[in-house]
Amino acid sequence: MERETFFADVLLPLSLSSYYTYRVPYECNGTVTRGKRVVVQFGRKKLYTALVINVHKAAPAGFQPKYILSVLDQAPVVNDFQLALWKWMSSYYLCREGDIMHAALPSALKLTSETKLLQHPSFSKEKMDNLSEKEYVVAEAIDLRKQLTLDEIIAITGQAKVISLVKNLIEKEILVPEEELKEKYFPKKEVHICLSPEYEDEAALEAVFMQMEKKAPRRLDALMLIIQSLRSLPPGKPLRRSELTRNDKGLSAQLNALHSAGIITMHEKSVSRITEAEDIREFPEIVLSSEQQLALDEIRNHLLNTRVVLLHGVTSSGKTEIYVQLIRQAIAEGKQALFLLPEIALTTQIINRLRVHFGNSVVVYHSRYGANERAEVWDLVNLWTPEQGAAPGSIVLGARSSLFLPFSKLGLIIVDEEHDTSFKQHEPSPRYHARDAAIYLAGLHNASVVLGSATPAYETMFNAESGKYAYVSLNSRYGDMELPEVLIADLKEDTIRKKMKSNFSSLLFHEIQQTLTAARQVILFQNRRGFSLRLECRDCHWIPECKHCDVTLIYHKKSNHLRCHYCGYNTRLPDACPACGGTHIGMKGFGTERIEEDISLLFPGVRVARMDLDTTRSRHSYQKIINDFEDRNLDILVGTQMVTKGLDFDHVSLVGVMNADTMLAYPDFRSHERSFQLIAQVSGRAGRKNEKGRVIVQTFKPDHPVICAAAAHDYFTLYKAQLRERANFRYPPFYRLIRITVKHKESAVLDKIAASYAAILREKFPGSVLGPEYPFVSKIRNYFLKDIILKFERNARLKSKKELLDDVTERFFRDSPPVKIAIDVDPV
DNA sequence: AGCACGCCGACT
DNA sequence: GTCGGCGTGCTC
Repeated sequence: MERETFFADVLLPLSLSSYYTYRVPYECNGTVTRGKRVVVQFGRKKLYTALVINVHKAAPAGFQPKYILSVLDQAPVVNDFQLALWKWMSSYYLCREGDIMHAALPSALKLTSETKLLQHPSFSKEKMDNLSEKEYVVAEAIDLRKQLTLDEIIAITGQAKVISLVKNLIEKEILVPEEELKEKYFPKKEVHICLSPEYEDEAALEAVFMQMEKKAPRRLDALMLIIQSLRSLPPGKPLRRSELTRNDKGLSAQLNALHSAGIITMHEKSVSRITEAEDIREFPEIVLSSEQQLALDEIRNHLLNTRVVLLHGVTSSGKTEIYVQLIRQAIAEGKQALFLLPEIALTTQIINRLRVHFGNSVVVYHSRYGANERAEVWDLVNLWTPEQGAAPGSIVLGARSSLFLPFSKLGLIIVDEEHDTSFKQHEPSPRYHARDAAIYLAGLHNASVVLGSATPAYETMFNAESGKYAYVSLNSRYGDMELPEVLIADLKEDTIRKKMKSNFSSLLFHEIQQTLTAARQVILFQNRRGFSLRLECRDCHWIPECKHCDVTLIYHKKSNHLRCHYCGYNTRLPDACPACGGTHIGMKGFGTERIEEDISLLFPGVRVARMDLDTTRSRHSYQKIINDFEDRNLDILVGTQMVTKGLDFDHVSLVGVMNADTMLAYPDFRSHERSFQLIAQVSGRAGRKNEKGRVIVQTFKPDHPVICAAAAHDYFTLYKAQLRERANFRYPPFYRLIRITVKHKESAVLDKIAASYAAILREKFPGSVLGPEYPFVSKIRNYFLKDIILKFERNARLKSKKELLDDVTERFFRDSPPVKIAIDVDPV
C-alpha cells in the first residue's frame, strides 16, 4: 500500500504570528489529529509541546519541515469550541494565539525540554589530563553520575557562568548535550492496605496472633490496629498507609514486616486529588423567597430568547440560591455549568455552599491551585460526556482562567460580581476580560449567561438598558434584612474642631465603642496598600523612591524595610536622610498597619487583625483570618479591597470606610463608578438577620455626588449622571478604548518613537488618537512607559480597525529602534 | 521563549 | 590584542 505523506500545522505556546508546519512521521499517520499535543523541536535544540491545528497533504514550500517527534495524547485535549474561542480572543484582544495557548493550558500539559549534559561516548580518563582544575571537577562528576544539569554544574564548580566551561568540555569530548523532556504531571499515589485473603479467616488470624504474641508484640499491635481500622472504615473505603503512619513513624517497619510475611497486602494506586470531598447523596431542597422565585422565573423566561441576563441584586439578596437552581436545570438538561468568580479568595466560601447542593460534581479551578490539580480538573472536564450527567467535571467553579477549560457542552455560565475588575487580565497578554469572553464562549455553545452584581458595571447596565441583555432585579435582602444605614463623617469639620482621634472621626470612634460594647464585630476598610505608609524627611521633605520605578517606596513595619510594589525592590530603612543628612525621618499617610496600631492604642485589649496582600500571602493565612473572625476570636478586621468582596459574616454590625476620598481622587474616568461600587460592596458586609447594620464613610467631601449616592443606596442617579459625562467625553460605553503602552529604557528614545508612532496612528485613525502621555506610573523596572489611547465609536466596525491597527503597528515597529509594546483592548 | 550571530567596552 | 556584554532576528 502506498504510504501517504501528511503535514501538520501546529500552534506553539509562544508569542508567534503563525502556525508552524511539521511533517507527520508515517507511523503516526492517523494518530496525529486536531487538538492533540505533539512534541516538536523548535529552533536549534529546544523541544516544545505544540497543539495540532490542521493535518493536510500540502507540502510546504521554501523550507524543509522537521518531523513531529511524538504524539502525547490518545484523544484530543483541546476541542473545537476552545480553538474557536482562542481565534476570537486573538483577533479581539490583538494578541497571538500562542499567548492564549500558553495562558489556557495548565502548565502540567506544556512540557518543555531541559538541557542535560551526558558523558561523551568517547570519554576516557586520558582525556582528563589536560583539563583546568574546574573542568577536571566536572569531568570527575560526569564519570560518576553520568548526567548533569547546568544548575548542578554551577553548584559543583561554584561558578555562576559555566557556559564557556561547558562548551570547552563538549569540544574536549568530555560532555555531550541532550535535550530531555520532563513530565510535569505526577498522579497522586496512595498505598492501600488490606488483609491478605488467606488471613480473612478467623482461624488463620488466631494462629498468627498466637505466634506473634511472644515473638513480635509490636508487630501484633500493628496488626490489631490494621484490623480495627479496617473494621471502622465505611464499606468501600480503602485503608491508607499514610493514615496509619502519620502519627507513628515507627509503624512503617512493622507494616513492611507484615507485608513481607504475607499477612497484609499493599497496593499502590493513583488517586484523584480533586474529588476528595465526601460525596453527597441527599441534597437539601431549596426554599426560595417569593422575590427569589419571581426573579428566577423572570430569568428563565428571558433566557428563552436572550443569551445574557443581568441579575441586579442588592448585597445579600440571595443570588446564590438562584444560581443553584439555574445550575440544577443545566445539569438536568445534560449540560455543563461554569461559575466564574473574580477572586480566588471567594471560592472557599462559595465552594462550601455549592458542595451542599452538588457534592463532587463541582470542581474548583484557579491559578493558585497546584499544577497537578489543575491538570486533573482539565482531564475531568475533557472526559465528561452528557451521559455522565452530574459527574465531576459537570460544574466548574473558578476564576477567570477556568474559561479555558475543555467544555464540550456548556449550558450555563454565571459571572458573579460581574463588575469586578479582576475579571480583566492585565499582564501578561492575553489581556482579556473573562466576562466578555464568557459571553462569546456561551455563544459558541448556545449557552446562557447570567451576570450577577449588586453594582453592575456601567457597560453592563448600558447593555441591559439598550436591550442587548435582559434585566432582572432583586431588591429586597434575604430574610427581610434591611439595607444598612450609611452615615457620613465629615473629616473637615472634625479636623477643624480638633475632634479627630488619630485617623478616626468622633462619629466612627463612638460607633466602634458602641459596637464593641454590644459584642458585635467591626470591619474597617482602607482603600489600598498603595496608600499605605511611606517615609518622609521632616527637614527637607525627601521621600524614598524606587531605583527602578517611578513610585515611592512603601514602608513595611514587620520587616522594617522599604519596598516597591511594582518591581519588588527591597531596601533597608536609611539611618539618615540621603538628601540632607537629617535623622528626622517620619511616617506619612496611613495604611492598614497604621490603623491596626491605632486601634490597639485607642481601644486597648480589643482583638484586631489585618487582612491585606501582606497578611494573606501564604495559602492558608487568608482562611485563618476569615475563620478567626467568623468564630469571633477577633473584634475588628482591618483590610483593603479584600474585605469588600462577598464575604458573609454573621456578627458584623459596623463597617467603617476610613477614607473615601483617596478613591475618588484616582485619575481615571471610572473613579466614581469604582468608588460607589467599593462603598456599596463593603457596606453590604454590615448587618444580618433582624439587625440593621451601620456604615460610616469618612470623607472631606461630604457633598460629593458619589458619597451622597452611596449614603442613599442610589445606584441609578449616579449611573445616569456618569453616563452623560461619558457621552460628553467620549468614553465607554459609548466609545471603545484601546490602550497601547510603549516601553523603552531611555526616556528620550521612547519620547521620539512614541511621538512618531502616534503621528502615524493619527494619520490612519483621524480624531481617534490621544497621547502619547506618561501614565500614572511612568517607569517600571527601569523601563519608561508612554500610553497612547485609541477611541472608537461603539458601533464602529472594530474588527477592520483592529486589523488595520495590527498592520500599522507591525510595520512601524519592524524598522524602529527596539521598543516593547503592549496593546490592551477595553482596558479597565 | 531561547539561541546564535554580530558589534562595542574592560580586561589578561 | 581578546573575552564577553547584550541588541537583533529567526525558529517549520
